[in-house]
Amino acid sequence: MKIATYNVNGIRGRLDNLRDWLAREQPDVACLQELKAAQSAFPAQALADTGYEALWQGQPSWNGVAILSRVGTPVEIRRTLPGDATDSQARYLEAAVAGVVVACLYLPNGNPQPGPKFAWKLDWFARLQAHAATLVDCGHPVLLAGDFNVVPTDADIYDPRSWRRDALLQPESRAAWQALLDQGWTDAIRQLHPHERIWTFWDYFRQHWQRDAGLRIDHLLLNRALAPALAEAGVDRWVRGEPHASDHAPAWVRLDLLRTAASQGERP
DNA sequence: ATGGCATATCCTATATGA
Repeated sequence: MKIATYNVNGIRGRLDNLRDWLAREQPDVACLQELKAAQSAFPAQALADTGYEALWQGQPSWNGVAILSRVGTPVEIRRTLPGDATDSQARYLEAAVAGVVVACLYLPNGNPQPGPKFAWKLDWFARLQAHAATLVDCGHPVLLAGDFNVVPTDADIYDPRSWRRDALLQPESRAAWQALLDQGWTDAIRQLHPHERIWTFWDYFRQHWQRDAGLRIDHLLLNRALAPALAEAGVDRWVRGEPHASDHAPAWVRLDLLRTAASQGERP
């Protein structure tokens, strides 16, 4: 089973790009971020026509997350990240799909920093840690996938110099990321490609795509039950090179679900 | 310190992103 995460940066204006990618790569499950569309403006019918059922949490103008599936209806578990009843931003969606708990998340960017937006980012990250702690050893296979807005290390960016003061590289952001991993989550792409330079985002400025000057900020984390199933991981870079592309490319994992801890445990 | 570009909407101006 192939599960992907893709920050589409506006699902209505990106619908053709999205459908081209789905048709060519055929992910079984796709987590989308930055829909930038109200709940009622989500193109559910167009996606159904391409073979995908969808669950989505929209919001006018900004944010917005969705889980698409061509392997059965995603069963909603929650559509908010717990811990702050005043949080009305559409950044988290969790569902059960084909026996896997899939959490689709869009972590706040945090710029400019320091400032209230950076504080909000760290607060959101702390809430994610608290919730993830309940999932890492829950006994079910769980995948956290999305735009984490964190460059984990200097090996995850083409050149950190001009980004040193950016929220994505701050020690606090990286410490929060590392604390999450330390709960027992596996960073799928880094696990299988420990030394490669791999990017998932190239900004629209200064010909960064043409120069392959990118960042790795879209991640897929596997809990302890799911980690044994990890077979392959990568980035569909070609998507970023298409006309009218999002500034992100899809990142994905291929899972052998016969190798989850739960499956192993079921055997005599 | 700013801006480069792209998305959105109360759209020829502004907020947001990373």
